[in-house]
This record gives sequence, structure tokens and C-alpha cells, in this order.
Amino acid sequence: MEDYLEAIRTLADEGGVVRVTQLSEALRVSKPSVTAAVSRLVVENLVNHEKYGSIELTSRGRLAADDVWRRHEALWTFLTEILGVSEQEAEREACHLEHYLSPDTGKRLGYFVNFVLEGEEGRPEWLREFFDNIRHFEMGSVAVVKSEKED
Amino acid sequence: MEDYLEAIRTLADEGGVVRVTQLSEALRVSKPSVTAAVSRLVVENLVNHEKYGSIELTSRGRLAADDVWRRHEALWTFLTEILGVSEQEAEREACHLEHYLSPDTGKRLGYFVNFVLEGEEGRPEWLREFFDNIRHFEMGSVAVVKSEKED
DNA sequence: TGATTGTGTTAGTCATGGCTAACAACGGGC
DNA sequence: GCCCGTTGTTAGCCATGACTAACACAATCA
Repeated sequence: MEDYLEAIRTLADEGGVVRVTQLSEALRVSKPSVTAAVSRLVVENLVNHEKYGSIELTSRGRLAADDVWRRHEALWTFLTEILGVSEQEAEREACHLEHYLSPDTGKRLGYFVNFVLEGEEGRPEWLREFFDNIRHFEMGSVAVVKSEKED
Repeated sequence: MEDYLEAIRTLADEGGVVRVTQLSEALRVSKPSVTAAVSRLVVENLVNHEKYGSIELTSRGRLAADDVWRRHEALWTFLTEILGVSEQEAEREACHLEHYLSPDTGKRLGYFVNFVLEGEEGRPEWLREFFDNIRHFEMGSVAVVKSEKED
């Protein structure tokens, strides 16, 4: 559900009217799935949608979507900028993780990435050190991951 | 599914034989749910279980369980020691988040918490600073969280 | 050995969130 | 004004993972 809210928000912010087909493409999900999901959101008063019409966030929906979005952002930034995960992989994981971070933890994470990355003099030295460090492990990690997945 | 693996691992390590009832209590789930889940795990060759008997991890199951466990640990430590989330809340969230962290990201997070907490001279100064910082926000956060949830 | 107690399983439901196939509505072009 | 293609909806299905109620087995004590 939150995925739909987030996608609606993003599409709306990118300018166009939001329709079933757009959502279907954005989320890579069938149109019937979108219809079903949207009608659940309507019931919960998170979006407005009349048959064959466009889809809009209610004010409650907007708040909820913003909330998810902030968690998503915080996670994405943490994963890419601090852990050094690739952007693509970070995106994939953030999409799942965001639903299980409590609002409080999301805020904490947000403060954390902000604190680390936007301090007095930009990125701290220790983070560069960590990045150097992790690079040594990367190949090893992949190997281990592989051997755990096989068998 | 991973929850079951993890619980089986934990119970086994704590000594006793693992039975349906134990799992049911540990995971706070009905016994039929355990039976169903365990038989799925049997099919996937992650545990051995004969009717009315005890439940044991296969070697594959053990590897998978260890893997989940490491992610859980890394998350829990990150949440409690670095973000300052309460242990109880961290436990709850880690239980969900662990399933969506890729093995690679799990490793990175593990290295990160290790790097931060086990450095030369224990906890770095910046972390204490962050903790001081976040304490100022805590009450505000709670208030905001509340107003977002209501409505 | 047989009854009782508890442990485990089976059967049948529910909710979520996907899917396809088929139908319905809208709208542009003729 | 009607026809046709695109867009959206309905109907009906599947898988996951939970539940309760009811039944089956095991184990222990008389």
C-alpha cells in the first residue's frame, strides 16, 4: 500500500495527472492490481479516485506519503553514502525496508545521516577510512555470499 | 519463514530439543501455523522433521539461519547502539528488517557497526555528540509521530 | 492394558496482494 | 454519430501465512 502512496506522490510531483496505467508502469504491476490497491486507499481516505478518472492524494494521504518518502530518503542515503551500497541496490532495498522502519526510527536515521554527512566540514575522515576499509572486504563478501546461496 | 529458521536456531542453541510447541510459544503463533511452516522448510531442505518428532536444522538450514542471525545482530546493534532506539523497539524492527537486507548489505552494516563501536579507543567522540544531539529531538519526534498517526 | 492429558496434525477460513481473461467505458477519427 | 483502440474494471484464480475447531497420536500412570 505504502508503495502505491509513494508512487502516486512521485508521479504527481513530476507534474502529470496520475492514472492507473502510469502507476501500473511505475510499480511494474498489472492494472487490475492498481485498481484494487487504489480502491483500498480510497476506503482508507488516503486518495480520491472516481471511476475512470485520475488519482489524487487526500491531505491525509499526502502526509502519509511524505512520511514514507522521508524514510525512503533516509534509508537510501544511508545505504549509498554511508554503507557504499550501489544506488540500484539501495533503491531496491529501501523500497522494502521503508515499510518496517517506525516513524521514530526513521527520524533517528534521518538525523544520523544528516549529522554524519552535513557536519562542519563535510564528510568526516572516519567515513573515508571506513570506505577504504570496506573496499578490501568487497570481493571476499561476494565470494562468501555466493557460497552461502549455493549448496 | 526466516523467522522460523532463526527461532529454531536459537532454541537449539539454548539446549533443548525443538518441538512445535516451543516454536509456537517463541514466535507467538498457533501450532498449526508452525506445522505448516515447518513442512515448507522440510520441502526446502532446511530442516528435518518427522511427524510428532523434534525439529532440526539441516546444514543448509544452519547456514541460512546463521546468515539471518548475523543480519539481525547487525541491525539490532546499529539501532540500539548507534541510533539509540530502545532495545525492545530495536528487536521488533530488526525482526522485520532482517528479511529485506541483502546479504551484502548485511555484511556492510556489520562492518560498519563494528568499525564504529570497536575502533581504537571505543566509542568515538562524534557518536556521543550525536547522542546528545538526538536527545534534544526526542520529545519533538514523539509529538510529531503522534500527530501523524492520529487524524 | 487402557484412560487421560497434552502435543501435533488436518481441514477449512480469512486477509493481503499479486495475476490473467474478459468485459465496459471513454474519446478521437472518420 | 458511430467505431475502434486505449484505458480501466470486474470476475475469478493463486500463493503466503495467519487463524480456529476438531481429530490423531504418544506417553504416562493406574
